[in-house]
Amino acid sequence: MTRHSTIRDVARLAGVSIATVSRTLSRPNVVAHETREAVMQAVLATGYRPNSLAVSLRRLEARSVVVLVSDISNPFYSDVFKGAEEAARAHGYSVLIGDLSTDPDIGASYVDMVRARRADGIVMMNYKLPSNIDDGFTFPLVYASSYDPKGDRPSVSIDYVAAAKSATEHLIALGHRRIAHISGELGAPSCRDKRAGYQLALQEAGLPVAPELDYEGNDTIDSGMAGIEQVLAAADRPTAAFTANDEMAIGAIRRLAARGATVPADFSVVGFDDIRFAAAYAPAITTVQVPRFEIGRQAMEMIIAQLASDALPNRTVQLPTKLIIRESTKPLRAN
Amino acid sequence: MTRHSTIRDVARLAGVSIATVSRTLSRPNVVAHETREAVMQAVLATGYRPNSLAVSLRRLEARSVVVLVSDISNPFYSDVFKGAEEAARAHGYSVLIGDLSTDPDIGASYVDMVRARRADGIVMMNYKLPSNIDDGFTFPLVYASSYDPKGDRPSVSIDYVAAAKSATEHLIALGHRRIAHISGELGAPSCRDKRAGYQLALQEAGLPVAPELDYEGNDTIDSGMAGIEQVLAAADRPTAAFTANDEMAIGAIRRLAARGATVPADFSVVGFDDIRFAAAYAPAITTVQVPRFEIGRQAMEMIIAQLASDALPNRTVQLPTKLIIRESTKPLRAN
DNA sequence: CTGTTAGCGCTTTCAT
DNA sequence: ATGAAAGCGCTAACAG
Repeated sequence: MTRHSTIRDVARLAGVSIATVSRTLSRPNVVAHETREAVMQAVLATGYRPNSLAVSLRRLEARSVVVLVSDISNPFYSDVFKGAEEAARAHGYSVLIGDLSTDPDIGASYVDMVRARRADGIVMMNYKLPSNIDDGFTFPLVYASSYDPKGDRPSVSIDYVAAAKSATEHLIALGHRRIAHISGELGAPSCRDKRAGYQLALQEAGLPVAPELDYEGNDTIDSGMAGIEQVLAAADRPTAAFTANDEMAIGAIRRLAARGATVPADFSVVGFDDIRFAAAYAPAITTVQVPRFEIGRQAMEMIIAQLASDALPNRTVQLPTKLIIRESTKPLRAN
Repeated sequence: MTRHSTIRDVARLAGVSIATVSRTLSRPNVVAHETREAVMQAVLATGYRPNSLAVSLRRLEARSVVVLVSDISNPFYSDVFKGAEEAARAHGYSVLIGDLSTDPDIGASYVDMVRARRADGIVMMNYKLPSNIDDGFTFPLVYASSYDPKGDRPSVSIDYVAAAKSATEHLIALGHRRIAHISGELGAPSCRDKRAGYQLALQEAGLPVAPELDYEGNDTIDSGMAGIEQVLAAADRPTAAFTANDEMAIGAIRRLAARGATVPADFSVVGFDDIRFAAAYAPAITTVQVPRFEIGRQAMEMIIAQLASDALPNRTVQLPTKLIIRESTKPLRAN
């Protein structure tokens, strides 16, 4: 394709040394006015762009960060990602994205990219660290939306326990007594937290925690369907369910309808995340709104700050959430 | 963070020259067995990884490609993206993603990245090229899902006209005569094509093409709502609508319900894309299935082939689609 | 089969 | 204020 011009071409054209060209571009005020003009003109004439690979090599920093996401097709993660990308661009960083949905251990190849200095750090939107992360090599990593159960790594997320608890309390306040829970993969700290919040609400209300009303799904519509099927098989049927994300809520409602039960008339459901399909579903889904974009933005800000200062910001920030009551929940009818 | 070892460290440890280390790693069979062993051992001992920035600088290729997507939160694009990412990784390329949803001219800064040799080319999932793409600088670019109306650029997409036509014909076969169309942004060739296919089906069936039944949306749930509102205001009301994507179909159905009309009993709707929420919606949406992942995969394969051979594959490939009939369409009741 | 050498394109002392 | 020179870490001739 088109031949690129290098700093040497510019220098030659402007009649100065390459050092002067470099200076003019990075610290214009240290070169003489007249020289600057000449260089700028040459830059324009040649269409010169500093080769960013060369700059990075010289400076020993890639100025890019990897974002590892469990499934970019999940509207929750894609919004977190957008926040991360925006923050990166604002700081002149580019983002390399790794989608873990086809094979979770793709993460390992992205860790290799930071080993190979192609990226400076990782923003982790999945709970499980890549398998090769701990053979004695450390680098900046911050969690976004997920977090480190050992608390060793910086993270930005939400208070999952509290959010799940309030979602469940909403159902309890509506008069429901037999409330099921369909969780995401319990390997994830966030999912364990949501489950804990659900159980806590039950306990505080003096309600029993029934194992047969607790199903481990995996955040997909399908697992929402399977989950509702399972909890409905309990001898003493539930009248409501708290699902750990909106997609599972959709699956649950859908399957309920297939079985002839209408939401919310016959059964109440509350979801989690408030993805944009939640409000548009029929019925519109009561759910927990989480500041996805902001989570991504702050996580990226955090890692870039760390990269710049070389100081480890061992911080854990939790952003606020909000229960959004819509149509999928209603008072338990006295029957 | 951790000091990285360089090729020099390995060479020293193995007692060979850096050239030998390099050779051992790239063409193991040209070095003596014994030397290879020694080098490999040193590599292991030091945890050496070739600095990929240095390699790229030397080879004058970034081995990464930019993917420009209009909105990564759109399930359609996120799946196309996944296909692209998988193909890239399979060839040892990394992908830099640029999301255009917040500001369409972010594309320009990504074009700058290929100018700055940080990326080798662009896979374009948006119809509108970045504004700075034509100041006399050319580079490999292939469209995915969108395409170049002038036919100048390689692309992989589908036959939008035919697909939209068959969707509309399905409605006609069901007895509908007043069929509305809610399109995406008509600046996009694909949206103009879908509209053309819709009109073609009407014409071939001897049906009038009514401007008042034609609404230009923008692929969002909201614009589906606005669109249905608009076409329903026509004097002679439509009984069905073909929307250019599933999100608009969801918006339309949702708004219809709010107005007391049930889909499909009172009104039929067919969408486009077959995103995973289409099947799970209530009612499940009749739509056109498009091979999203495959589109992304092939587009990426195409650009990588071009990068490797330096030959321009001025090809345009169209992948097959399929009408999926679900619950949102039914025969017009004789009334 | 292996080592020496010359860069890839850039930034940054160190002189001047 | 500017230039010369020394690399950043690597690959690829070219010798030997």
